[in-house]
Amino acid sequence: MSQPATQPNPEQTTDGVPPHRYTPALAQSIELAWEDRWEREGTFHTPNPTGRLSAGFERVADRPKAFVMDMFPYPSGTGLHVGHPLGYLGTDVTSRFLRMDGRNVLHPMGYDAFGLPAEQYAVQTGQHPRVTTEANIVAIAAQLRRLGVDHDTRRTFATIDPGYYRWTQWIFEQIFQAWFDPDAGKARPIAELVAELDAGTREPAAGTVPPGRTWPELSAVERRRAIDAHRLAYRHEAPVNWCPGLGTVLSNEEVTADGRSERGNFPVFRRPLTQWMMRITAYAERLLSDLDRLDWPESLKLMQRNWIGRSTGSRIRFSVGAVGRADDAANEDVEVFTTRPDTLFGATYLVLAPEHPLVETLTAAHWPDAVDPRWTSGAATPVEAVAAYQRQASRRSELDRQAEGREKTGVWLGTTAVNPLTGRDLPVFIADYVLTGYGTGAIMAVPGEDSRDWEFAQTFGLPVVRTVQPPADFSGGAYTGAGPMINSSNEQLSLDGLDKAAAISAVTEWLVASGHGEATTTYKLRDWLFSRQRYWGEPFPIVYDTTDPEAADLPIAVPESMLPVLLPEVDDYSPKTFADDDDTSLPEPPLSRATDWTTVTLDLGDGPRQYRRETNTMPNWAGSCWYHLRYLDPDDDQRLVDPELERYWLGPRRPGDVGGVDLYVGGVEHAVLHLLYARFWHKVLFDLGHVSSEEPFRRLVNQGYISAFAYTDARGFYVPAAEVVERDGQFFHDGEPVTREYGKIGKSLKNMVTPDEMIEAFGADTFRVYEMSTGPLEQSRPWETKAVVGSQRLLQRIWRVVVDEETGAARVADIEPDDGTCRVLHRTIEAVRDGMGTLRFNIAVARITELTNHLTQAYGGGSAVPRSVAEPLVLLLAPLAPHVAEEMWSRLGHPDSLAWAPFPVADQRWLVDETVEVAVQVNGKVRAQVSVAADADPAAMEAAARGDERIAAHLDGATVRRVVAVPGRLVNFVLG
RNA sequence: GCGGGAGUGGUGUAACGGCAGCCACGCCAGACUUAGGAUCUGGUGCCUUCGGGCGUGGGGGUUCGACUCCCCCCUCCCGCACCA
Repeated sequence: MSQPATQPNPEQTTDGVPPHRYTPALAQSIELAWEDRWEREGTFHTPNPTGRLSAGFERVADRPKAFVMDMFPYPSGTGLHVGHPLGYLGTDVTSRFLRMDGRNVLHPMGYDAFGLPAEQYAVQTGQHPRVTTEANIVAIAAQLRRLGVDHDTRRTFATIDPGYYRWTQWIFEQIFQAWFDPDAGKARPIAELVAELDAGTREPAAGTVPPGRTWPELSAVERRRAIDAHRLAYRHEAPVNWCPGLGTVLSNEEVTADGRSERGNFPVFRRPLTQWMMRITAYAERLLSDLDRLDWPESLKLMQRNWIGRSTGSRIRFSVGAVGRADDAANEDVEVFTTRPDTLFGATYLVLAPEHPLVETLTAAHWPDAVDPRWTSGAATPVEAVAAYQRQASRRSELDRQAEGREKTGVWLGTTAVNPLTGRDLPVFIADYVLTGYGTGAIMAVPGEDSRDWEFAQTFGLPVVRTVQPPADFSGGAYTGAGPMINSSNEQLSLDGLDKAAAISAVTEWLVASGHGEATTTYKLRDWLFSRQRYWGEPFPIVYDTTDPEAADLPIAVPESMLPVLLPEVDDYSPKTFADDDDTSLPEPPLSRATDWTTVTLDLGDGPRQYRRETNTMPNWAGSCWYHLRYLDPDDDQRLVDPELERYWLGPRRPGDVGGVDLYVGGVEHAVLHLLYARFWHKVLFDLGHVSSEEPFRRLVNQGYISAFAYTDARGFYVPAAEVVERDGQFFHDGEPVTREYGKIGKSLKNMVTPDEMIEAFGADTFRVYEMSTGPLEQSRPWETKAVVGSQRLLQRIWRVVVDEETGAARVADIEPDDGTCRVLHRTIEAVRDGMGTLRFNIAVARITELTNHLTQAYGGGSAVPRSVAEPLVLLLAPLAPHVAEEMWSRLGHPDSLAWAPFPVADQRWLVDETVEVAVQVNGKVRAQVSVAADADPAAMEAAARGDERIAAHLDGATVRRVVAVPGRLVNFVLG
């Protein structure tokens, strides 16, 4: 298999260019030939230890494994620009390096293909999303192949493949059929919960059974409802993010801070709707604490920590009595959450979220006499005031709330609570600055120490009691700083004089002893809204029994044998969307129109009956939650993943290790979306015994972005960036000055550069070397087409070192290199290894360049290069520029691909010099260089330094107070 | 507002606390050329009276020695943002 991969370029032999110069045309023919050969020979097929992909495993059985993975692409219709491949090339260089360095490397690729953009693109083009998506996948796969990436293409799949989403549905059912046992701190099968409830060894969780009832008293349907309320995947009515412009509900993670959809930038409204939820909050603590066990960027861990938002404090119960109510509601308790229980003496009113479930019960029938007009919003009764405020709050989008400058609004319920420490009556308000769903949805307001409460108290004329002594010069409103407690004592408890920590611990002790509260922890993280009103997603494997009116809303998982639930072919897959701001609209799943699909007759054990299918679909995050597992054997139709394969590729390496993918590279934009969801699913699968790893991604790296300059003319229109010229720091297009801006690459900015153009102009290897040479993988950087030629020149020089441009034959000889060359070579090997291991490919390229420049000087002209130098050079280059390296390796006489050749190892004896140049400083300033033996001791170094004329001149007549000599580094004379 | 990260030549970047600017783009000069967006060679931080002086956002500090460690400030980027 060692036939020459290419012919010389006949059209280039007449114009003075040597026939075998490494031109773009030659590069392209080399590249195409090697890509074909890699495919033909299955060079990058990775053997599994067992099963259908295990052929050839004996060859790698003694190698450590390495699983290197990219965040798989979303096949959009717009195609790749030069920024997209950066991460893919980073993993490719790494996986090629690791393979050569003796690992069994798994480097697969797949496609994340369900979801909104594909559906929107299909609606625009009038083609079925499957058609457009599959065409896009083919196009991206071809682009990746042309870059020369080493994916094991036998393992490629897309999330839209029925053979894949069957298992997405299967995992959904596992989550549906599980509950979180708070005692064990882990998920368990729901059947075990039922058994424990039946046996009386466990009580149902709070709020899962009707008030005042116990498990044995419940009817069969009531028990089903109670069980459903425990599930990790559950249907629930709650205020959710409804986006009329997209026609679907969205998760919190998909809504931006200003209350708009991340996709499409449409307004989002909070509406109470029944939707599917995933109980990710049960995993809040583990998702948080296990971050410490991951090798991830600290900034990304921090984003997840903030999103999970753990905060410790206390729950405090206030008893509430309605003023002027006929019935006695005095026994009602309102529970608040606070991180500052120490300020309880300063609580002067309570605030509930407008949606708080107790609002209706607590609202008084009448205003008392002499009510403050600011507290009523002009309504005749509290009931009217509350109803109007609730309506207003539900209509306002997050955007409106911000636009109003956070001015505090609210109304009084006509009710007061009692401060358990002061006995003082506290008016109870509702206000939208208190959020439902965080903490208990209710707060005690301490205007003296909380700026939001202070603002509200100013607006509503409420009293302020300071309980922390501000500094003497403090003149602001709320004082949130540290200081001794004041105004905080009664006959039972005195906090006065204590600091914050001591006061918290004292008051918490009192709360527990008096039954008014206890210490607790809350999280900002909310449960994951999991249903979408979209066509292009995984159908839920759920049906409802419509023949039983009492239980028609209770979900039933279809049996595993009936998976996958195929997405039906429909004529009209467009979503039902509404005017952006139509907050009265209601979601309508497109699948509900497929009536011959939604109604289905199934035998679920009690004879054939008619059922109605769930018509929501899953969010596109579902498919990306577990794809790392599918790469291990994408054709397995018997089980999620073979446990032996999972242990081999992902399992923990030692007790206490989290396991997971060894290197995962992708953009930071998924910090709290994909990366949080995938961790959650993986932990559920771990709890249920389906995987041995606790985390999906052991090491994560965020690659930087590639940006580019764009230029606008005097009218503000973009002009083609490629046609702009620079003169004396000014930019011109067609002779007219233009303005430069820096940012994204895109067609509309007229600065689009595609990999295809670069491959056409330079070849894929040049493109790869350029992208890798511009900085560490994590670093964002600008694209600069004119600088690509530097990488082209480097490859040309290396080619010229190894190959005779006239004959095309290798120009090496079996001669010994000189010592200097050996030292450069082995230092290069050391540095390139380091660069590859730390993803600083720019360092690897720079050191290879230095070696090349050395060889060009030492063996330029006609003299042959020592084979023992040329071969390592080619191998060092191979991960970066694999095609041309293969070609040179072949011309050096090696019949096999170098993909499996051993990566060079530096010989230590060439890393230490016999003599070294050390700097000689006087008072820290370098004044001379002297040559000393590498192992010279400080005394010898000092002697050598003193022997230098210039140093002697500096020391002449001065007092040397101290001499610092660092072996191998420098000598510093400190003068007095 | 809170939290995080980063500031080095014209540009991308490099430097275990030890010679600041490796490597490359660009630029300048030379060689070979009918020609060059080819190739090769040399130069290229700033100032300079050619001795040297000054330089890693600014100011302090630790150290024989600081791009690197500590403190304060400035600027830019990112994340979160009424989370009690």
